[in-house]
Amino acid sequence: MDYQALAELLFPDIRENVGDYETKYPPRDLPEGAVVTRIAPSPTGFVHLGNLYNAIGERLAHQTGGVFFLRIEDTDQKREVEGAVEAVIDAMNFYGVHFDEGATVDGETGNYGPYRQRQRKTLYQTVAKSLVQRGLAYPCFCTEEELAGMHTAQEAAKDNYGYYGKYAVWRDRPLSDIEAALSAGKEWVLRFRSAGDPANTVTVKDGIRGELKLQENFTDVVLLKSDGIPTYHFAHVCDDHFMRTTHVIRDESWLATLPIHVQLFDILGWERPVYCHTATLMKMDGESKRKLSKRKDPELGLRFYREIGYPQEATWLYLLTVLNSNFEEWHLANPDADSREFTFSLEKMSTSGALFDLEKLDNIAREYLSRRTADFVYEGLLDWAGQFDTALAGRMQAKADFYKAAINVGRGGDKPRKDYGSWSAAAKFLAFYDPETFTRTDACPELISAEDKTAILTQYLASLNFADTQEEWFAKVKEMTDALGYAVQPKKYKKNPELYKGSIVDVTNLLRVAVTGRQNAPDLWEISHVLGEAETRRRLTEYRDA
RNA sequence: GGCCCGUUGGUCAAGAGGUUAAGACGACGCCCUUUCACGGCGUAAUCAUGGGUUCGAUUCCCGUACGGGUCACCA
Repeated sequence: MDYQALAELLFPDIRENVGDYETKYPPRDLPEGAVVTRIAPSPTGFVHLGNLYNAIGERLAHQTGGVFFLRIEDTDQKREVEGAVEAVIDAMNFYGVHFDEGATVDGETGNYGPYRQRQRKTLYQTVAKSLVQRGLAYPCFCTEEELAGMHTAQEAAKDNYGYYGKYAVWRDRPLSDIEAALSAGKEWVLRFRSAGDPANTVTVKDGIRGELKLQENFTDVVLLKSDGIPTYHFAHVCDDHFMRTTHVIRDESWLATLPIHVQLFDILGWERPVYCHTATLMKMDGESKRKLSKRKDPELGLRFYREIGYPQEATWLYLLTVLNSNFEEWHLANPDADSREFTFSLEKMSTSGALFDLEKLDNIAREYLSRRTADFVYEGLLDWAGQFDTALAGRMQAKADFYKAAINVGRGGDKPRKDYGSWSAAAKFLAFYDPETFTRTDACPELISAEDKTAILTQYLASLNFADTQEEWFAKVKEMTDALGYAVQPKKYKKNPELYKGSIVDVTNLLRVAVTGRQNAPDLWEISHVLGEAETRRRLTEYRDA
């Protein structure tokens, strides 16, 4: 077979050679140990947790003086959605992930582009042509039906699936057959001529998992689809070679095709990158675990967290605790440090599928928000509300000081309150402060009779003095409690309930319900001061007279 | 079905031949307390399984089971 002739027949327009690209994309001049990595999403419009998960590469790159870039894998035109690139960039930007190079909304930056795969067609075809010239790739004219028939035949014969051996019908066809098919206008794909043997094992060192022993690839996989665009396998190998990627961080589902990739790297004489296969994110479905699914699980999408309003850093804190087993310990020791100060390491990454734990995320987020200043929380909430609750945003802007004061209740000190972990929860929690959104949700404590209710509120209103200190204020409450026949100490009431009508718990809960509309709320005196005397009195009176 | 990866309490997990098998979330209990939170103290709960190797295996090897992934001109 004249491979040279075949190559010209297949790629008459390709004039470049692989060496041209080697000089065009020289090895990067970076410090020893620098990590060059990327995220390479396909523009389907759905930005998910896995994208953010793999964006951990950004830390690795920047920790080592390396490069982090964005490549768009748009080889599947059918699945492409408009605006998807913007969505990815926007989401990454939101989470503070910045790219040194790669695709941008309206173009790209960097010297190793183009960073959109469809624009790299000539490069792929040049490499493909070189493979044909070496007898390592050949055209296959099989139709979809023929391939499907092959699959069923293999199923029946209990053979391995795939295009190989006797099933590889175009593998060794004479040039004349190919010429005939070509001139008949038949569509073709370019297949790799694999020299692999299923009995062989390849060893690959995984950055996360250590040494992997895998079955060698023995199938003639498709390199170029009939439209001349490469498959993932071929594009990945060409791109990560010429973009001089040192670390390929991706989901473990790629483990199955890893043998193809290393085989291609080896045969092309290119140095293999360090593969890092991350564990799949799982969730509990009834009794069993399963992979988080795009269709069934909204929590897979990044938008979910943005809508609920988990602060970016809190989301990272959670992700980092899942990703790096020693992060949690570090964070406990350095509660106020930015998570970026943590040195991330591949070796500490989990290898088993991690269950996604929303409860823990929420806990981490509460802890995080409880340690922020009122100003920070105000700004974060306002920012979120601007997008998801414009009415709230309007009120917050009109009454900034009021909202900041409300947010500040229970903040500071060694035991800050952890009332909410997300902006949506904060919005809900804070609603009772603002007269415009104030509603009563809890009822008067059961032990308080109607006449006592009136008596307590009347006396409380009479004694109320906003100049009082917290101690003075509470002393008055106690005095009133005692005078009305309620136990000042809850313990005494518990011991001898028959001696009292109730305890101070009931009295203060009544006051709480009157002022906040609920039995559970932060410190009543602080709240009263946020509300101001007029509003506090108005609510007390309203409740008494209701 | 083939191939591959994985398996420590309910969840996330530390552990690297000899440990009372960390810690966190959750649960429960107690304490603190004007409610709810917070905080403090404590309790329950784990090495999938069978064989090896070894004086000794959670740790190393093999098998089994279970879970997951993957077998496209999708990535």
